[in-house]
Amino acid sequence: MSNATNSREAILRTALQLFAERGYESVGINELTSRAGITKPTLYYFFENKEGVFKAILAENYRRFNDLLRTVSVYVPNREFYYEDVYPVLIRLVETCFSYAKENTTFYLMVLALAYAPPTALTTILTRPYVAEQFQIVTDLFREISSAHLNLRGKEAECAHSLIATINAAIGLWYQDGAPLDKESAKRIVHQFMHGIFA
Amino acid sequence: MSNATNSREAILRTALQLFAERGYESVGINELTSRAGITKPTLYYFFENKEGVFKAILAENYRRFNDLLRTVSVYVPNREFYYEDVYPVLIRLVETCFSYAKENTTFYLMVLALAYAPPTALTTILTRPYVAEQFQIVTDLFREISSAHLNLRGKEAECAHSLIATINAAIGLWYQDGAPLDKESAKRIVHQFMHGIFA
DNA sequence: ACGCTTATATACCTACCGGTATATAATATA
DNA sequence: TATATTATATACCGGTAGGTATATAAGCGT
Repeated sequence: MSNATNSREAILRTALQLFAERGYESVGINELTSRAGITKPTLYYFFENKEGVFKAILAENYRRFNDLLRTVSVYVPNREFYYEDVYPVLIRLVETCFSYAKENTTFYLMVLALAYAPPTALTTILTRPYVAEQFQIVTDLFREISSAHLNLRGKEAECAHSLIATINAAIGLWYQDGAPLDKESAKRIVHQFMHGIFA
Repeated sequence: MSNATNSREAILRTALQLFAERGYESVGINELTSRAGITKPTLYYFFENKEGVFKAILAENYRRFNDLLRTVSVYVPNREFYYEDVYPVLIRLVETCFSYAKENTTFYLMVLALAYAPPTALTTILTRPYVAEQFQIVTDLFREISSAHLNLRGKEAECAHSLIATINAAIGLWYQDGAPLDKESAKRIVHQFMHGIFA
């Protein structure tokens, strides 16, 4: 009984790495356990099965991510400025995603893959609640915004989907060709987004 | 010997459907053949193996798509208008992608998944050349454009990546929440893209 | 020191996976 | 009508996938 949580975390870390690199289905339990430096029964001691490992990865990572998004998605209206009061929240939101992606590269690589994954794949189904939660957070934000900017009424969901898609596209470009993911680019994205929405 | 090409095409059609719905790895040869209404040896008569079926799907569909993109990616400079001469090509390009996605829903669903798929997954590696070709087509277009619009010099690849990502994001939104995919939205996307590039 | 719980290993099982050896039915060709 | 070619089916194989029965080692409370 060398070390309990170490094994569990070695499994999660290794599984995340492999799943993100090659996809859930391509990774076998045997490879997973041997790469994590443990044996199969150890994995089945901590998790119900392969699917359970995946679920745990989603739960732990998405929970942190979505909590973070919730805390930054607070809109403070300011009637003295036209729609300029919308910028701070959105920029903060985008930046939060950016820095989360940078700090959790492997997980976010998987997030991107899952965002466009086949609709009835097991992984997609398991991910759906977390994506829905995230969508909910951003939609709620736009609902707050639309109560001050009436021209957005009824477009909240559309805005949310579109903004999330734009953010993920930017992060995808960062992965693939090292496009910058800083405050500058966050501002540009929001600026462009606002231009598309309010114009 | 009922019908030769029918079997081959039944395999390709069924495989595309299943791969797009649940992903390459989740679909077994047994399911594929039985769903296509044939038996295994018939599949192995027409294709080398499962990977061969996937390759054939990519080859046939991407060839048509990329050929189409090549034919519409022709920039005709017009010095009398500032950057307005860029709009026609880009709008045509976006519209072409849109209508291709609509007419080949299943294939494009797979395209989206593959665009963000795990980097070292087999399917990703097999898809890479076609994606690269597509990127090349659009980059070449921006190279033509940049010879008239010097402020784009050196940004051709960036523009290509960004435009493709934007197009795919729009098509993804169409799949997920039925966002429109018409001439109107193509214009808006290009307008927004240009705003981001030239601003 | 003794047993209880926690954690890990060896060895194994079953089911299914991708793939094939072999036979044969249908058509085209001579 | 005989023969080659094209296309399809039955039955099977080796390997590996996910998963487990069983044993045991380490720490902990008493």
